[in-house]
Amino acid sequence: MIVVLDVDGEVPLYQQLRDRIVEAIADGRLSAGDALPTTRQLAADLGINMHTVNKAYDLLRREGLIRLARRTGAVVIRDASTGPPPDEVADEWEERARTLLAEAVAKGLAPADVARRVQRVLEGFPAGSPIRPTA
Amino acid sequence: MIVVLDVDGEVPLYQQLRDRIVEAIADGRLSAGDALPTTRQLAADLGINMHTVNKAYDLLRREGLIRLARRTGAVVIRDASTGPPPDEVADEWEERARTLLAEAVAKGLAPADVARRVQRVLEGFPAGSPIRPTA
DNA sequence: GCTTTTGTTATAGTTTTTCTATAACAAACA
DNA sequence: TGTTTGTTATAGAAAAACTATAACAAAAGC
Repeated sequence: MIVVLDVDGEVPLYQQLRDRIVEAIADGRLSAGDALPTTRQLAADLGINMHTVNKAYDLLRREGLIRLARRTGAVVIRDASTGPPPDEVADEWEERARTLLAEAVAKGLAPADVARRVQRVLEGFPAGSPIRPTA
Repeated sequence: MIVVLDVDGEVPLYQQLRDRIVEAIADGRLSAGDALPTTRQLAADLGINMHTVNKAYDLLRREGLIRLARRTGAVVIRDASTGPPPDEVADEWEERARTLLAEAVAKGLAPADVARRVQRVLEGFPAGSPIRPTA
């Protein structure tokens, strides 16, 4: 998996890394059971510090997306096929989504256009097709 | 307009304030031409520093949502009825939306459920109803 | 004109966050 | 046994966040 970080961007490096991995899980490039590079390996590949990678992994762990094994490295434990999250998680997500959707509407994007764009992005995620092995 | 800020939250105060104002514009509580409190007044009301309010206003100004008049205070210049933004703005928004949508899918929310939730939020914005005065 | 209000800008200080650098330890594997 | 890895600790530098004061010019009301 190739990850590109914007060192000069406003978004913290660990947040960017977390976002890229989340996107990789969403679009199927990473599935439950897949292993991620070790923190030292990924840090070396990206040219950043080990603790920055560690912080990104820790975020993903607290979100319930990965598990940090001793020697195996990080392992994906939850993906689009793992089943729905608790209502609490979904509701908290919706609250954050509300702010982003409000921005689009406030800037003049018609709600129908917003919905169209959202739909198009969602169709890019393989979870949209119901044909998936249960394993 | 009543604004509540979470002082102990992880989101910066100026960002929270900016978000609440964007939401107020999106759901019609603020319209083009409406005046916002002066920075000093709002800072006093919220019990925060003037510069923190100033930073929020500056964000909104750079987003093209408000205008900062000398004595009139801040004025809303763009809302849901002002017309669509440039494609560039819409595309940049979609890129950020992609990350948030990926998170929902990665955590197991079915794309159909995500679309449903988005639809429901959008319907809460009055721009959804096409019957609006052109003024 | 004069006064007051307001946005703007500047300086400065504290706290928190971000990122890096080193190091040590225990668990896990070959 | 020896090596790798996650984990934890400490420490430092840089940037961000927030506050506090102050001064200035533009704009409005008097």
